[in-house]
Amino acid sequence: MTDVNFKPDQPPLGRGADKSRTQQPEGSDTDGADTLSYDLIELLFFAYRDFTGDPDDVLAKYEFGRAHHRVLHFVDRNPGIMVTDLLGILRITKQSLGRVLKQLVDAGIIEQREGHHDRRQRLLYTTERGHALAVDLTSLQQKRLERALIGLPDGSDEIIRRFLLQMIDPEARPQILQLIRSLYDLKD
Amino acid sequence: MTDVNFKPDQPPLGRGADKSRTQQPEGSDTDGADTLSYDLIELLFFAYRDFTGDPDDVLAKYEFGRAHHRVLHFVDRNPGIMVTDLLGILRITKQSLGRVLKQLVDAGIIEQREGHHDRRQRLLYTTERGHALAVDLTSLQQKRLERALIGLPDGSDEIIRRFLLQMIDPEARPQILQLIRSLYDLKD
DNA sequence: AGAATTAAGTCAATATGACTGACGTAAATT
DNA sequence: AATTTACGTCAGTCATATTGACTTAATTCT
Repeated sequence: MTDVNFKPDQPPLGRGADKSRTQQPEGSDTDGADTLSYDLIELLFFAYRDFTGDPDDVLAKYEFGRAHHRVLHFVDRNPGIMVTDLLGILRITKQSLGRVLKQLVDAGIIEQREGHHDRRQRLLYTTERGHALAVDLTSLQQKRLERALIGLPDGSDEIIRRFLLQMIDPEARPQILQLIRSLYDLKD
Repeated sequence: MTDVNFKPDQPPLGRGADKSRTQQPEGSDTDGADTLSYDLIELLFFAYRDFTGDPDDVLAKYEFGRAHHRVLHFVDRNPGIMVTDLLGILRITKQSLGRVLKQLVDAGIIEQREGHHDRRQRLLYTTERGHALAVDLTSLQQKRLERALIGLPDGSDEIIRRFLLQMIDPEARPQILQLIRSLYDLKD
């Protein structure tokens, strides 16, 4: 255990930190709305890290990474999605998707079928195995979300949903609402 | 514009998707608590992506990436932090940090000073430039957070803060609460 | 005082996920 | 018939991360 990396029982941080210029980097106001969202930045960072950490462990067994997870997730949620649309969702390039997708197809996780009307299309579906894996990963994340909602007042999930939606670039929201489907009533 | 990548005004997704096995991947319950957190997964994905997107654009001008941002952020928030503690926060290896840190030091963004009591330590501080950059990036993210809180009922930020904290692995929470300082009252 | 531990840095090799830009092919649309 | 679209592919590059081993200096433990 020479190389330190994961230290759960670590002593408190910043013990020796001096206080020359600390705490209020953004101005001289006395702890107003700015400090408010300051810690949200960090909470979001840590929360998201742990949120993606759960699936990562499972994926490692398959020698897949986070990129595979994202593709698998959106294909499983949108069976028959076109490659082009998937690119639009993920905002990556064709080449990046290409490699990941090929690996998933080779591993029997995702299946490509020719479009019914348009034979250029390679519509994407999860196989049974792929679907099972997707469910696995999703339920890990769901469990974490459910745990996180425990003890919060009624209606908190609605607030959180609206918050997250409003975090998204306004131009992208319509697409995402459409993608998520079950959220139409959130449109304001 | 042959290669598609960033498509803000794109037509709706999943037009041609068929409905063979869709919507309810995780079981046969009639739209209960599972579907509830299902869309949270996706909202979190998109929200976090846009959240990190703002600083990315600024960092690109400096030829820095997200890794630099994370280091800069936590050094700025914890002046005089030790390398070891920073590794613990970021959960990356010494080697990964090393390169990024060196670039930041070379660019005059971060400064290393010898520990007062322990001369092995290289305590980390932002320079004036570095601090300015950190503030710049932070305020972008703050603005997004503030926009996201608009229109939500009173006390929503408290709910969101508690939600995010509970998303974090329980073992990691004490450290993070300590790190974030202004959140002690959130401890339940 | 000597041994063990800690803080930090470094070397080498490797993997993943992303990028740009150009090109090809088949099918559909105009 | 020409153009556009959907998809795939080649070649090269970059950023961020990894593992494992090793060194140096300083501190702490026995």
